[in-house]
Amino acid sequence: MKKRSETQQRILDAAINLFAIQGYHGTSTAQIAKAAKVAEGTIFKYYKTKKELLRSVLGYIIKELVPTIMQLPFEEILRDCSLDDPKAAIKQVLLQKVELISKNIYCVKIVINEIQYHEDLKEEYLGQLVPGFIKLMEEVYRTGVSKGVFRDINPHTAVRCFVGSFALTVLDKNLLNPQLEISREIDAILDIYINGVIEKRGSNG
Amino acid sequence: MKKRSETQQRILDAAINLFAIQGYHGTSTAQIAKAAKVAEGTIFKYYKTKKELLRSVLGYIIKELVPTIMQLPFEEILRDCSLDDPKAAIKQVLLQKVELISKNIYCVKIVINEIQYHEDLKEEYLGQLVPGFIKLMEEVYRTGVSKGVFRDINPHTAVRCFVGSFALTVLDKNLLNPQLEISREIDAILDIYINGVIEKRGSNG
Amino acid sequence: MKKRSETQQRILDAAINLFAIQGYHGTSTAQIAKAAKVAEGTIFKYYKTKKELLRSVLGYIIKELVPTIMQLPFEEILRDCSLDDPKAAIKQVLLQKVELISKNIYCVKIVINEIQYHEDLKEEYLGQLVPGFIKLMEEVYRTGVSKGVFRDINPHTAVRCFVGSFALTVLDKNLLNPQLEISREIDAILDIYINGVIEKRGSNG
Amino acid sequence: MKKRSETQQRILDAAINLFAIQGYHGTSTAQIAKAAKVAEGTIFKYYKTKKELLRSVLGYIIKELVPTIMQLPFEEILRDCSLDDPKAAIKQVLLQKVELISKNIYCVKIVINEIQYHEDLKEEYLGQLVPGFIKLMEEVYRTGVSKGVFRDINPHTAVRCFVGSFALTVLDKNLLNPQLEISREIDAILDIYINGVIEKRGSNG
DNA sequence: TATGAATGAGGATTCATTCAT
DNA sequence: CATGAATGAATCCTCATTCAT
Repeated sequence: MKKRSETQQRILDAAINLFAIQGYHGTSTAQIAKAAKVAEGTIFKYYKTKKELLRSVLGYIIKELVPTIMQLPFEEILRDCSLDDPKAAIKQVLLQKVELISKNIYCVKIVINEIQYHEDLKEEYLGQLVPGFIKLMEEVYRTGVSKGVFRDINPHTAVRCFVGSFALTVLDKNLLNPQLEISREIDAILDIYINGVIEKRGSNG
Repeated sequence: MKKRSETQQRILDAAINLFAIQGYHGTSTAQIAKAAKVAEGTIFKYYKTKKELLRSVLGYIIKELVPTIMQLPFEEILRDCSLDDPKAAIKQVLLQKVELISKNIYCVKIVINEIQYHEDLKEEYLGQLVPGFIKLMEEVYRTGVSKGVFRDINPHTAVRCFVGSFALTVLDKNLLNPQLEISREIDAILDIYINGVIEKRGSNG
Repeated sequence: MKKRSETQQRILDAAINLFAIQGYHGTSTAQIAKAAKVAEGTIFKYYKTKKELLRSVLGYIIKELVPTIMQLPFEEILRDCSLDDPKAAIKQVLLQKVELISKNIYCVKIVINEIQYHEDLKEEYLGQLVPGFIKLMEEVYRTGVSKGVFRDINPHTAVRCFVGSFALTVLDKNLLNPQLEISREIDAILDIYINGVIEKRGSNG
Repeated sequence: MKKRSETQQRILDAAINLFAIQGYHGTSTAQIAKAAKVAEGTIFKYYKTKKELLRSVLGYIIKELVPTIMQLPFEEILRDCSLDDPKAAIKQVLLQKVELISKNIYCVKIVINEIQYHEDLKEEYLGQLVPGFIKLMEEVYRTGVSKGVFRDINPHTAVRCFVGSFALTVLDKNLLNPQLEISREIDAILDIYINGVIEKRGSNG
């Protein structure tokens, strides 16, 4: 675990900011150097090529951020799923994730926008992570099913369904409607996800 | 209504393919020329600058494609919402949309990936379309509510929730799991959206 | 003497206007075509290359204009030089020349500006004309000397001296001070040229 | 007062030479790079565009050269104008100017040839200089008049008359007849300017 | 004869990368 | 270690010229 020098970190931060706003191809190394307050040559002392700088940015994000976002306290949820109302626990987790994503929205943008143009990086950095995350979520759902809490729906579909709702909510807040009150929104999408939108005469809460 | 010459259409098609795969900045005009089987100079006879070519690509997509995707037969849905089970009608609409999106997945990629780096194009091309689409969907939901079919949830949230599930499903099929049977998936996400995932003793649709 | 078609003449006129204002290198054949209201290809039916068009422009100017400017009625001046005061005759000639130059100031600009960058054209078109003109003028001066009217100064110097004063006067009027009253100016420069600027006690006015 | 690096100076010199010989539009940045023995990209490190290089060339010429040419020791002439024969002093000044112009004939060509195609540069660089120079010369003449040395002729005309003769003499030597002995020519044109060409019985200077 | 779509060589400009200091 | 001047390949774009109609 080689330490990043302060200079190196400045370069990385500058690259993240600029890649997020202008895209990788739309950002010149000169701009990065200026933003990082180093000479152009200095960048290439640490990163042999611009592409390797992107690689490092993605590696940095994916090694330090994605695990934090994805793996947090799922064990605890699994435990809490035994409760009649698992919503409170799940909400807590989601709120943490929203905060993490919002704080690192630039990193999220980079991963989403750049990884698709770089097959090599896609394999290198997302090869296991995404499938792993999906597996984990499916496992959570399966547990809920086996405990009689969730209906017996294809876990892949069920998970994707919720992740879609959640992801679009986060994007909505971060890109279009910053005034959204995320806590209330999470309550709502959990409610919809769990109970559905149909009006029923009688049961439910 | 000026007709596009065959040459111009070839250039447009080549640009769409390459922009989708490599991104705007990652694609050179030389590549486009080669793919379109024209001389590089020919591109600039029709499009003064590369940026204007992007503008035209987006204009082409958004004027010819997005309305088709977004406006289809919502009136019919509104009518059919009076039925106890509106699922069949909605499913039909969604299937059409999936097909349209799948056929034009390149165009969708371009809109999503490029428009964020070009503030001018964002305003020019998406200014009314997206808000208009959202308004329309919310209206559909509101109608469902007023007819006593849907629960009284904030329409913006309710719509976003479903659109998120649907969008991620389409991405899943188009980018990760092409073997997904979309008809079955739509049944499933509609079921979840309408009835929720919770296991209930007694009723269920 | 092949006749120029009306189309050809329009091209020539457009080229003269544009070359004068923007220079040869600063003018594109597309601009010329547009100004002449012909298709781009049409230009090349008449002139194999753009350079040949310049050649034709210069040829047109020099064959039709320069002789008119330079050769007019020098014989008459030679005759009139026998008069005690040759100023009236000379002034008449100069006024005609000023008018010719003013009317064709664009042509004059082209000759001055372009011929220096094209050694071949310089030889082709100015090879004999300018020396011939100088010879002629010197002859006029020499005649004046032999008749005892002019002082015995090197004719080359004497001629150049007057041509310089005259030329700068024409430029002054055409480029900087259009309000100059040319008739009065010619009187003045002839007076200076003939009598000098020095204040003398006694003779002359 | 930022110093020009040696590289920058080489670029400037190369540009001056080539612009003078081939004109601005007739010179490619590749040619300039080759002549300056730098890479083409280097030019654009110092000058953002080719046009800005021209601007710098003109600025360099006009700030460093034109004042030297125009302002030299007019005060002394004004003083010496009190002499009966101011010719010696004036001649000295003119000789200096001829030398300056001859040494920098390329710069003079550029100013004359390029400034007419660039309205912005015209205003920027010649706005005050030329009118200022003219004013100054007229003042000199006026002084001569008030001292009873020169005849009372419109100073603008009188000055332009001499400048025309002088300028054409310099052009003659530099462009057509390099063998001209400039000292003798200046004597001659001063003589003509002061005394006129007419043959008089009696006096003469 | 006249057109104007198409060409492609050449021009201006950018930018990742190198290297002497 | 850090710099920033210098590089030159690659890019966007222009324009004289050709040719099928």
